[in-house]
Amino acid sequence: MEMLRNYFKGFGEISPENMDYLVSHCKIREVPKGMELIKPKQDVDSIYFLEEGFLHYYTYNDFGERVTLKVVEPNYCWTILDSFVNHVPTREYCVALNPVRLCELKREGYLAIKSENQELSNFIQNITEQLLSAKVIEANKKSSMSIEQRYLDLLHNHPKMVQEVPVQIIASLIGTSRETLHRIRRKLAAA
Amino acid sequence: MEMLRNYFKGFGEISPENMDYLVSHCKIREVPKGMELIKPKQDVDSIYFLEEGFLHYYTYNDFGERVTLKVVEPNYCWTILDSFVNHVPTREYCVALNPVRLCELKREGYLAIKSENQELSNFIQNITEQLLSAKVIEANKKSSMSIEQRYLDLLHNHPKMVQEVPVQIIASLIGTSRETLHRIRRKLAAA
DNA sequence: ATGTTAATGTGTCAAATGACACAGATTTTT
DNA sequence: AAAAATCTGTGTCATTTGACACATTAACAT
Repeated sequence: MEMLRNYFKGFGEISPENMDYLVSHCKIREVPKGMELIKPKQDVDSIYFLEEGFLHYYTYNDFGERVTLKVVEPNYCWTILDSFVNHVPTREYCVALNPVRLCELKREGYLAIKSENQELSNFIQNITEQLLSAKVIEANKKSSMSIEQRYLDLLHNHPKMVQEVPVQIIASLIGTSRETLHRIRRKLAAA
Repeated sequence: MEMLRNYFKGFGEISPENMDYLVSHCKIREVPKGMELIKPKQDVDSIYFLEEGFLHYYTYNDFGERVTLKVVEPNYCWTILDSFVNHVPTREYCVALNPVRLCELKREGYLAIKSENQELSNFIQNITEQLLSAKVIEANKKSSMSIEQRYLDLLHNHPKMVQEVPVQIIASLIGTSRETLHRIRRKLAAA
């Protein structure tokens, strides 16, 4: 759980006791390749922190095409927040692309942490604020970049993801077809 | 400020005293058409709640094209969170598309509210969580919809915005050129 | 190991899109 | 009221993209 502790430390100061309390509610879990961690109609009642492997988070659009919403990578905290917070069933999928090791924080644990004491409550608030800010930045970035730029960005900031995740999933993630991504790669290789 | 009170009520129960405390930190402000509420290099130190008019939030991409990141509409709470939370200068613009009336909450007010008492602190945490959830849903929705679907969605859920905001801005908002948006409108009109 | 399924590379072609160009309408400024 | 600037509608054309088809390779299951 060292990775998780470091992740938390990135959000600010916190006492050793509170850090221990935080981590004590998280449980390591292994997810074999191909397993559906989440599927439609399910009520998501955990937050996940990835330590190893990649998760494919996707849905189907009105045309029946599979759309990748996110590829979750190590050192990233993720859940289907709408389902988690509002107790509603999800309509999306999350599948392990390879053997995954993650830390799971159940809703009860999350609520316990929030109400344990002031420092922890503030800490959680701080994390939520930072995640919101990061999400907005990510969305804005996506809006203002071309497909090719998004690919170069992935290549630069998430090289391991580009290596290990199937091309079609990367293509969908950046908003194009696998053929177009292939043309981009061919062009870049030529240069 | 009735509109703001109702907006807050949508996020859950809160005592009348705390509601008054919340609202007491917000100040009505008028922004004339064309005025830059925010420009690059500025440190954003307020959260805005729109009561009337539309704000154009945009940036320029690497190709020098103006990209609309959001059109802020009445009954919506907005700021450049990264700048607000992390005290960093922004590189984006926000301009009033017509005469705007908004409520402004300064950073000091926001911090005072968060630390005033437990109910208010929880209330703010709740709002942040909901906004994060909504932002993720919005981004996912955008990912899985075609340009035409995004336009129909705007037309259905924000008809006033489509009427009052220049076509080129709407086009940029849904991720296309004004010509393509025009083709879509022509096609829809024919049907 | 071997058949089966899934993923990838690549070509062709039709459709969609963006880049320009320009006229008419609307809004703003002087 | 006139002039200037901005926005809108529309056509042409080159480019990009997606849809399809199919051969090749890799991964998986029996």
